[in-house]
Amino acid sequence: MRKADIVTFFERLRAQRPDPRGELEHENPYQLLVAVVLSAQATDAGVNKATRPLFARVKTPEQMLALGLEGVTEAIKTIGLFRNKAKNVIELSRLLIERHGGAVPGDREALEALPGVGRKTANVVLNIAFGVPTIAVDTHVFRVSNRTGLAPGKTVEAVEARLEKVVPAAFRLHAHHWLILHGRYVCKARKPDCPSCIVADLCGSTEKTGEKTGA
DNA sequence: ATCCCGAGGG
DNA sequence: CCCTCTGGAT
Repeated sequence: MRKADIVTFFERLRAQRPDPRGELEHENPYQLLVAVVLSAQATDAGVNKATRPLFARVKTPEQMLALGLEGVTEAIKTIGLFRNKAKNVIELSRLLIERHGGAVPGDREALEALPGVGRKTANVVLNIAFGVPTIAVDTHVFRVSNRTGLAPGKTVEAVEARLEKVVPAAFRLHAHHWLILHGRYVCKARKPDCPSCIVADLCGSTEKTGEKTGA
């Protein structure tokens, strides 16, 4: 995608959502971290359904440890990969207390040293909780970046590096949310809603007999 | 490359 | 039924 089109692309998404936010419910950075860990290969709606009652009681790592592995497992049983995630949440909580006084660290190295936290999760926490202009590449961002031609790449690492290059600084802080929300509601994996897409004229898959119409 | 793994949509 | 969902660890 050309530079001028990239600017137009984000200007339109910004006009549509001036202050985009993630949809994972949380009251503090710790709950955010847990919610993002739980969101791996799961929908936000599904995560929220489980964390709503959980977070009503648990707001700190100490309270999570008090609940215990059994309690956490039971609480998140409706989310995919729940056994691994429950273990990670308990161990991650223990490490936050041991290494960071119970607080969520604001640097990538410390975040990625926690179980269940990889580059994508660290980028989301850094962006939302600490205002760092990271662009986390999840399934939506990866798909939208490739399909539109905004930042093509075969791996999430390649796409993230490409986004860092092509996304103007003015859009970087919110680029992640604009892309993910666009991907979730319009540029969907199965049946992209191109007729209602406000950047369809800039999209690489629209003009070339792409995956839009299939024609 | 493979495993983990439930809910929702089509 | 199959695919997708804000991936990470082995």
